[in-house]
Amino acid sequence: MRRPSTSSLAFGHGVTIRDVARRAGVSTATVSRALASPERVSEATRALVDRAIAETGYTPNASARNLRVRSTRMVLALVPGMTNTFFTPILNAVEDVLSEAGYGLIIGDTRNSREREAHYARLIRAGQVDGVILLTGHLPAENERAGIEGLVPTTLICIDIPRANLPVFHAASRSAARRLVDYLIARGHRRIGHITGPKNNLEGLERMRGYKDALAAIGVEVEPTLIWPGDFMPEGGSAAARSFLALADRPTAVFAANDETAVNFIRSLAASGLSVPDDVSVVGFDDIEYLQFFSPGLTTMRQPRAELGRLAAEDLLQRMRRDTPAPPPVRVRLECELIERHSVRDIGADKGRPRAPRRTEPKTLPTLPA
Amino acid sequence: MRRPSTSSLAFGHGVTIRDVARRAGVSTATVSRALASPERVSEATRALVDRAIAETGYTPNASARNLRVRSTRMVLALVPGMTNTFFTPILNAVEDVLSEAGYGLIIGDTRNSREREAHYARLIRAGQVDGVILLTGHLPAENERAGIEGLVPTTLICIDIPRANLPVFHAASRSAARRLVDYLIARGHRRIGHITGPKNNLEGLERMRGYKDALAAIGVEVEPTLIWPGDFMPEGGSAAARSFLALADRPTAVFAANDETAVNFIRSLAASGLSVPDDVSVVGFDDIEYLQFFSPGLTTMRQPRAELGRLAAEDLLQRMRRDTPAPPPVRVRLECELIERHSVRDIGADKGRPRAPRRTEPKTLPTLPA
DNA sequence: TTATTGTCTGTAATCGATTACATTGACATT
DNA sequence: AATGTCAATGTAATCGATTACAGACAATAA
Repeated sequence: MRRPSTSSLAFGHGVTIRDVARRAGVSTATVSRALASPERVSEATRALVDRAIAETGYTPNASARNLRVRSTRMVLALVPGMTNTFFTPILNAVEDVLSEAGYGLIIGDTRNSREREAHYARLIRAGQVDGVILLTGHLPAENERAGIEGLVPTTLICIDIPRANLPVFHAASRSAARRLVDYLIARGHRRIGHITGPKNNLEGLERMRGYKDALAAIGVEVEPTLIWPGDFMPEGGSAAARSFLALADRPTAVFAANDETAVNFIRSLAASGLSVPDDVSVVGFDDIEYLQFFSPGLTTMRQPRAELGRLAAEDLLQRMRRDTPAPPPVRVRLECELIERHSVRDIGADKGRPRAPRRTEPKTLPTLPA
Repeated sequence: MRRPSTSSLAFGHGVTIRDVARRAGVSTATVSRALASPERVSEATRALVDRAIAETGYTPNASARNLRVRSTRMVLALVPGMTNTFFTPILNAVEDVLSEAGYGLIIGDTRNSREREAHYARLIRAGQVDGVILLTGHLPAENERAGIEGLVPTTLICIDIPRANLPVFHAASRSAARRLVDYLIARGHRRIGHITGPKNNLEGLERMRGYKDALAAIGVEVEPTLIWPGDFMPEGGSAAARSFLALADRPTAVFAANDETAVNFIRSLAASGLSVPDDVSVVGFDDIEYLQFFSPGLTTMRQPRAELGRLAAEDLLQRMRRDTPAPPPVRVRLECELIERHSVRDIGADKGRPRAPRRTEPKTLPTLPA
């Protein structure tokens, strides 16, 4: 079949390297070289080619190029859900670094659906991306079987995955959780509850360890009835609130494994007439963005999310290079910052008995950005 | 060059259709057919091929396939920023529809950067996607020159673009804004301010028209000093608050072109000791998610975002079909829903002068008259 | 002069799939 | 027996780029 004349086509559409070559009176090899390494082409020829490209509006076909060079200059980031803005600063940082290096970022929102995960796994196996960044807490379903390691460079951010020998960039969850609970203890709390993360989530487990560390340090026994299973989602907070309310001897403070959970815990309590921090103190983890709209201001641990994203992306770039052997997987662990707001009450030395209602913190809106 | 043995490679990696064909003792054409249209292959052969595929972990190379069939089954959605959760429900709906039809969605976050836009424009021109969904309010820089129409099916959601003859799915912004301002008028407000959207944003302009319509209907002159330029971003709200505070004769109510602006307007006022709705009434537009954490509850217009996303995606699927000619661009305009919360005060018939007895507890939610 | 070097360019193989067309053989029809 | 039909499969062209290799030519060295 003869190639159709390009004259009837939209500018820049359907134009191939052969059309440009013909127009410039050179071979396709020369056109390709003029684009990829201009210094290897004489100045006169380059001008000819440039003109032909400008006249035709030629853009190289990506599929053809990808096929030939066996690389797409694309990275896939798998996130469990974009409804949660927790991931946005990470992804922005990742995108900054990658695009600087000429890579594109595909955000794959799995929404915790196996089906969608399988879709993205296929994308990976089909060679559509040169690298993968996981923020999901587990390997995509289809790759679990096949073993993702060695397939394509893969990096974990803000989440460790058991058994996977992959580079990971995350927060020092255990020590941060420890500091957070220490903070509660310093304000007189002894009976402290905990809403956990998802069962298999290592970061959540580390946060629970930090919680136990802090209690152990002051010789307080861990009470299983004060540990409520959560899932990093709002629902976990409501469920925990029900457990909390059912308790005869309630804790004076609660450490939620993340902010989303903490916020919904507080809202559920509010619906039952309990207020924070007057009736219970609550701390969260992550310092997500929309907390600024939430009242009372939640005391929490800020993860250096942008920094983690940046470092992980830079590391991934190293691993995607084909001219150098990939370095062994690194494990980067950054410290968190305690953000003190108004969700914790200082109950002094009376070992956790709620006092007569007294306001220790002004319930004003948190400070505005300049 | 001889093809290297696959034995040393990771399972499923580097396996081509030829490897499968060889193993199954058939031709590559048969393998391809067994995958694409199993009914065209005998049962025995199909079993052979299936087994070879299972044993090798073969996944067809996407670049090769895309090159041959001139299609990628990918759609690009361009958004100005994922920090704003406004887009999330739209994108989720779009993704639902597309993935159901076997298409993938690439979310391109331009963050209002020309450079990033150019990057995505190149993606389009390079044939990396079969369709485009724009939520950015303007065409990507590089396509502006080249003329995006006809290049690849493109659909607009929640935003009309001047001069572009493209299908658009958006809210009935003008009539919705009209109803919103009518709502203020019904509660006694006559002197009403407006924070606009970005200058070139048609939806913003429509909202301003609706605002003017409502004022005209009651014979109130539009006062230019009560119209403050905004940008749909939080900054616009703070700036408007400064203008508002500088005013000698302040309006009793303000209509912000979107919620992000409204929220920051309210926060800025709060920082100066003014409270909503006691000192000013405020309404927004969009009903974004995190409003649920904001106090006071913002009265606003809910756009049917998921519905718009769904319809747009379904329309785009039609346009991407190659077996049927593309229908002419449609313009779908859906009604909005007034969400009544607690940011508007009924000031009765006294034509907009603040009442003397003022609420002293700013935290309490005001009760609205039915 | 001849050999050598280096620059520029073209020819053709290649990447891994899909698919138009050709071939084969089994079976039915005449 | 001759012919036609149909299902199943194979052969080879094709998609649009990149790049190994080779050739042409000019400049330089011997």
